[in-house]
Amino acid sequence: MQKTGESYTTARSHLITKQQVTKQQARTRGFAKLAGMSDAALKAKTGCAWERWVKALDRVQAHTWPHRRIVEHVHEKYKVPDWWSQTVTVGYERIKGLRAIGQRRDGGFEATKSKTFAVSLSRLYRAWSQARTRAQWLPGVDLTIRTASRDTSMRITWPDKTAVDVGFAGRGARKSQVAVQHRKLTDQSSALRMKQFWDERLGALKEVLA
DNA sequence: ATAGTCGCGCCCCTGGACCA
DNA sequence: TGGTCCAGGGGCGCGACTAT
Repeated sequence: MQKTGESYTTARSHLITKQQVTKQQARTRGFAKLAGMSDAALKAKTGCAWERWVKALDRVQAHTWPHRRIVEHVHEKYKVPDWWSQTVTVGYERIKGLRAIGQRRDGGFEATKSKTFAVSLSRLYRAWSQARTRAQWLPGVDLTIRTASRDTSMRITWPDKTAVDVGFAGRGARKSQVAVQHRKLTDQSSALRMKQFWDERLGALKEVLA
């Protein structure tokens, strides 16, 4: 420590303050991590960071309320815009352990994965829609395509009766992106497993398209 | 910057309940 | 029996952030 001329007591008090701040920051960072949304972004859009939201919602025992009611409360009492009311509510539910990442309001889980490929949108779409091409990167899966909208989306029933929603989007003339949402999964571990599965399969698709 | 992640809102469809 | 209403669930796509 540099000699600054300040008294030991003053220096010590700074140290304590610093420790307290650090401790608080750590907790706040914990909240942000749990909620999946940074304090900075939240504060900029809602006026408060997680610490204050948790306090405010705990005060009215919002953790005993259904999701919808919390959203309405945040929206009406604090005049927070719709989307942000959802973000605050979902984050609060996660912080309170009422909901895990990937878990939906209905209790089911979902796994999401997306990837961008250096091919045209129609070529990417065909790699999914044509069974023969699909078998090259997604072999041995006896799936059912429920609905398909060319170059836009595809709804699939997986062999185990879970649901896979696929969205296609162009990213400029030579690039395209696919976004996979695997829904109706029963628990977090199967959600993690399918996330890993899709990561591998989309990797294989990239090889096929290369 | 760009890619990837996450989860909700809206709207439509379907099936069951109720009524004429 | 046929028509209508209603609730619940699924289809679809978007908005906004985080990660790289």
